[in-house]
Amino acid sequence: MSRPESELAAGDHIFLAFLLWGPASAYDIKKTMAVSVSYFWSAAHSQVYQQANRLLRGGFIKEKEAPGGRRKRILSLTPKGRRAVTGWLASPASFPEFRNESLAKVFFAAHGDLEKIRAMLLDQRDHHVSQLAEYEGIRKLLELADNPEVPYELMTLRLGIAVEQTCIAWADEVLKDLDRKIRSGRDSGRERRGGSARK
Amino acid sequence: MSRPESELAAGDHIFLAFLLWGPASAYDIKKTMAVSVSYFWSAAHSQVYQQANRLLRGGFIKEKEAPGGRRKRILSLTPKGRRAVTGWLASPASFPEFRNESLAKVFFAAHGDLEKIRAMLLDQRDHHVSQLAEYEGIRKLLELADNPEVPYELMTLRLGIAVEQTCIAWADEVLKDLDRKIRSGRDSGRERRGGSARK
DNA sequence: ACGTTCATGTAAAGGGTTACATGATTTC
DNA sequence: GAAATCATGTAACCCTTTACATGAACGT
Repeated sequence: MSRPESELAAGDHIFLAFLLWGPASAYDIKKTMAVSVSYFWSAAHSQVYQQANRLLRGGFIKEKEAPGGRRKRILSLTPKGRRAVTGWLASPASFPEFRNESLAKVFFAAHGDLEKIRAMLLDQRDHHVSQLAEYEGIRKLLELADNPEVPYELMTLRLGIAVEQTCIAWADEVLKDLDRKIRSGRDSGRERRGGSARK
Repeated sequence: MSRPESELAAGDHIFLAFLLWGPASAYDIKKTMAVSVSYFWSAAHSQVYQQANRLLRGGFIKEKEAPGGRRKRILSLTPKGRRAVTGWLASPASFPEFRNESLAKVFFAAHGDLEKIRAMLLDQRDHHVSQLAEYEGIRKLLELADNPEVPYELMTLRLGIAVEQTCIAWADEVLKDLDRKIRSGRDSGRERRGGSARK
């Protein structure tokens, strides 16, 4: 799980970090997140507004109404906010947690319908393929950009891509295994109930 | 994010699924989770008790006091609970989300102290190495067991292992890159501030 | 002009974590 | 028999998600 904790959650620090790039509205941040860090962080659109309020209350950011008909609050870092980001960047990180519901279903597959599990996995595989394509697209864009941060962004992207590839390869392997089991199960008549003793 | 939703969260379904193996106390489930699905699911110890209460209220499980001095509530599936697990196993899964704070720090590394980032990454690498060792240990145990579920458990474990390996390889690569940057930064005097225009 | 997307939020509910507590077993 | 750890919980807090809303800009 987590370990450090200054007083702000990781998501809030990331929110603040985006303001290192310059002032932006909550909506801007949400949009930027979606195309830049989606492979390792995400937030519901409603959340960025709540984060903005929280961080405003805490004095980490300040706001300024933007001119124009459209109501738009431009957020920027206060000195306190900037210190918070810097401190965060210099401290250890919590360890990643993997939450993977599909793995849980495979784990308990002996108690379920293998064909359904197979369908679910195929769905997951499709998702990983499209994620991979998206990340490759981001990579193309990044490689064209000229900016001192790009090398770091590419580094993180490399992991995103590698993980997707790992997941796809894994899914293919498991899919093959499942097919074999399904076929052999069909050959030998209806499947057996698998409720043997454990532990 | 998520998609299905029967009315129970994924974690609750997983809780129920463990009861497919037979009656157990909340504590048993927590312990079992730690040595079997920790690489794709985890829960604070306090949570399993809350889940137990929730599922009890919902009629998915029933409890029975165990004999003996120690108070111990043995939980087991009700027909409704069993239906819930079965339905869950037969439905699509939500897509995995990766939450990785350390990647965020690398992403914004241009605004931080590279040596600190490097230290953080080393820490993360260590963690992945020890996770990997743990999973290999679980694999050894599983390979000795004789149980129709083992093949499925091994399948999921394979992904856990592959992901850790991917993370370690990635960390090594990035560590090398960072070292190079740190060294070249030192050679050419103090580092430059990286605040160039973006977008 | 009208529908759609953009942009902006609020409210409620809930899962999950941290912190707090405590009796029973085991260990030395 | 004291200490450690096992086993079992409760309470509070809060991040996060879902659902609900709404006005402005834009395309056609």
